[in-house]
Amino acid sequence: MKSPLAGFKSPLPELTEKQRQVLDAALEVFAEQGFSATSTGEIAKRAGVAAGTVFRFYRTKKDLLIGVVAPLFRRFVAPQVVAEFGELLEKDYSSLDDFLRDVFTERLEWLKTNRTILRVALQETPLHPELRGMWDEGVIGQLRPRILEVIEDFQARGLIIKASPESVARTAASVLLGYAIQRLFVEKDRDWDDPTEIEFMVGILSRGLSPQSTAQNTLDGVS
Amino acid sequence: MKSPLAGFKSPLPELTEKQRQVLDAALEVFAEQGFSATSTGEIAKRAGVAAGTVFRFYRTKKDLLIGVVAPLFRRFVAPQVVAEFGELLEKDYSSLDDFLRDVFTERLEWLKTNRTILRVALQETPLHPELRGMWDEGVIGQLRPRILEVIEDFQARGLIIKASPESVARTAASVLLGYAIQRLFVEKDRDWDDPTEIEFMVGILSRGLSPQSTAQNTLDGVS
Amino acid sequence: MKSPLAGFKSPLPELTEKQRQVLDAALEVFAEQGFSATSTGEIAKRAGVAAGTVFRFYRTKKDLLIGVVAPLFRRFVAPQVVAEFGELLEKDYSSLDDFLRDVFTERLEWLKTNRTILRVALQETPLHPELRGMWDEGVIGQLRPRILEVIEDFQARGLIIKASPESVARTAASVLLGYAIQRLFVEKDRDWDDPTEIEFMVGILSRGLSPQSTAQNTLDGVS
Amino acid sequence: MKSPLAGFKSPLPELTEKQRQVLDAALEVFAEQGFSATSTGEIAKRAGVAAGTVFRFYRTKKDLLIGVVAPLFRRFVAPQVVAEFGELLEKDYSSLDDFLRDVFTERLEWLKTNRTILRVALQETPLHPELRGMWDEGVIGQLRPRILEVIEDFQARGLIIKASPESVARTAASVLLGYAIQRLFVEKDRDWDDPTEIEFMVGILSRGLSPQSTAQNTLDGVS
DNA sequence: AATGAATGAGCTTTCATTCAT
DNA sequence: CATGAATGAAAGCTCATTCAT
Repeated sequence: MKSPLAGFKSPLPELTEKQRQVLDAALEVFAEQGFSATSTGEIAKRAGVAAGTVFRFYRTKKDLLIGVVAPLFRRFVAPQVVAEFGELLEKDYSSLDDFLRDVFTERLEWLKTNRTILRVALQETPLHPELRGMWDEGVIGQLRPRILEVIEDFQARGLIIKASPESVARTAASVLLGYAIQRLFVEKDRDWDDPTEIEFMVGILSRGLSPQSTAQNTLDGVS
Repeated sequence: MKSPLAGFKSPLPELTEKQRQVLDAALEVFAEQGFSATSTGEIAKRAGVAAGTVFRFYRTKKDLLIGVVAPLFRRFVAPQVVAEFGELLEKDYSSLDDFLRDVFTERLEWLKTNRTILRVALQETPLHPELRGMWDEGVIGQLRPRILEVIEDFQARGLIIKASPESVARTAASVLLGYAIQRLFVEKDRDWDDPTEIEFMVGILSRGLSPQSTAQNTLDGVS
Repeated sequence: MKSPLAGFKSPLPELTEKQRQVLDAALEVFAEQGFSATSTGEIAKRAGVAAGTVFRFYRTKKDLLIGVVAPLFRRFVAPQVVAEFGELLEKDYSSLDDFLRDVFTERLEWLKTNRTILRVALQETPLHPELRGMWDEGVIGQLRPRILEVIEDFQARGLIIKASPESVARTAASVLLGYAIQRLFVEKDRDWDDPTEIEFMVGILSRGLSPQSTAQNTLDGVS
Repeated sequence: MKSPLAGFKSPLPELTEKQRQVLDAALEVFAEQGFSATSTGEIAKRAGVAAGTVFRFYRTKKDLLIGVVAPLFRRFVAPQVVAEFGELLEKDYSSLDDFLRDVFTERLEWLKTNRTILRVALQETPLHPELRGMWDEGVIGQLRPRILEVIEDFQARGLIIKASPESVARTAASVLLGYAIQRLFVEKDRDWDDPTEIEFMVGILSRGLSPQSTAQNTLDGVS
């Protein structure tokens, strides 16, 4: 059996007009109702094609799920994303604050853009081992090493406390994702002030991760 | 129509032996395959009862979902949980550190205990408005006010920066939940060192939220 | 297999209190929803007994149908009914009018009394061969000969035209039943004037069946 | 909700081959076993189609019942039927005899042709309010007024006694239907002599309804 | 006798998938 | 290529019937 990820990094295949429609419709309905509760008939209807047409492009319903979710990972490790990270690294940030602010701002935009695919991916991954593979190869395999590298670099430069880089990464990611999920899914209709919230999160993390602050706190405790 | 939460705070109904079996089997399979992809037939088989028996207790499959998820919320706002929070409040913590450590340690245990129901609840809530109501009444309605109260109390005592209590709560919750999800679902087989991780998270948050640290950081920025 | 009629002419069996309740409930629901669309569970509920109790008295649902319908035929050929007919015969009516008026009046009362059972019997007979047998033995076998006898007697006395007694019987029965069905089932809420309607029907039939009238009509045709 | 009759007078919809087969099979089995006791599976089998195919044409089993019964009413008030009645009226019958003979002869043919649908309609109407509506609109609403008109015309011309036109109509209809039911359903295998039976029924009714005959009878009674 | 929990066959209906057009 | 009619397996659910209590 082919890995579900085989070729997902390859340039986007030429999608016909109808294929696009089917994919968009599928994404939409999967997000609303979940993969399993969605009928291919409804996808066809929303896509404005015949029931049989869906199966020209995607041999099974599950193929459709993969076809829908794969772009998330394609874009996640796409050249420009990697490039962005590279830039951030090269910018040679002297302050954690600035670095986190830039990363969070930019990643939040990315999450907004990909919110629907993200939703489907998050919802369906626990239920479909095929999708697990995408995270493994796409995110864990490609992005994680870079992120850890950055963290270790910051640590080497004395800008971040010497803790497990993984825990650092997870904590920062949790803070951003926690905000993003509430902001985009749970209470999407509220009037959010992204810059302020980002500033708050960045503040917490930069102070929390800063070594000086640790010393300060320690001193505080002693005095 | 009755609210799906109607009466969910009432004492646990007397469950017959068979009813328990059905509920347990349902919880298990829902967690594995998701609600929609689970057949009542499989639930029956795993529960060791006849197909029709399932419907004696739960008139529809959806009732079964509610029956499975409701205990999470029942327990979440159960007397002892509320009491615990009350105790924490009354302990009159003089340090944020100690407070967070106690809360995180204890909540992590709770999440471990309820991991399966939690998983189903998290997975199915976006797809079933009925479940949304449970969060609203159980968590949003009962627990949130208490948490905000605690935060405001800490703020009044000068132990926490003066930021939106909601953002504070969300950030702390995100950090813990982020860890819990990775720990319990994503990489559950890894060898986790909870105390160390908790210490790390508590450190980040307590420094990040502490007002002194803020001053320090500000000075740093100036110098 | 026992004939469904076996023993139906025997004196009414001793019915326990609960058995009565079950029978009454069954009759009621069969009339409303039809035999096949009725669940034994609903019968039990309406009868105020447990589901299993129904089957103490009637081994199968079909037995219940027979138990419900049989009384119609038991009563139809019951001693007093036969006696009534006997009386009518002995009264030695000299006019067809009087005879029909008495019969129709009395039979209409009977139909009113037995309307619910009648309804079930009419509705279910075409669908259950077992019930056909009841008509055969009860009505066709016992009542029909008597009725034909009466008609032949009237013919012998020159009070009725010499036509097939069966056609005479059918026509008279149709007229009464047609009225009864409209009156009791189709438009049961209308304000009916039974005596007037009976008078009308009797008028039509007695003139239509009278030999003089035939002569008259014939003469009319000639003149 | 749409009236079950909405559009039933419109030209017969184009039925596909398979749709015809399903409808025919359904009619057949409904007539034999009744709607409720019939399984869609059996309909499919008799129609020679797959179980699912039935539901392509008729979304629910009940839709199938309506689809089966509706043609009765469509034909009942179809142009040619109304036209026939119109013709009968215009023929300007001078004798009740001739009129009734024509009507009965022709209506009996109609009943023979539609016997199966008629059976289903008669059997199921008491159990399904939707069907009641068909009688109301189709028969009660369209045909009844015409019939009463005809009777009143005959009364105005002195050919029928002055009684309630409705009772007259009901009595005549009962006589014909009583014969038809016995002839077509109860004892359908007997060797029937329709012309003779019609002559008998027409005789009874025309004498019974004729005003002269009334006078005659009254005189008889007096003398 | 009476109960009602339990059964499992059978029902109506949906839906992924195929294929002749 | 695209269609949509047709399929039939499988789903959720009902219900007549049994039987331990």
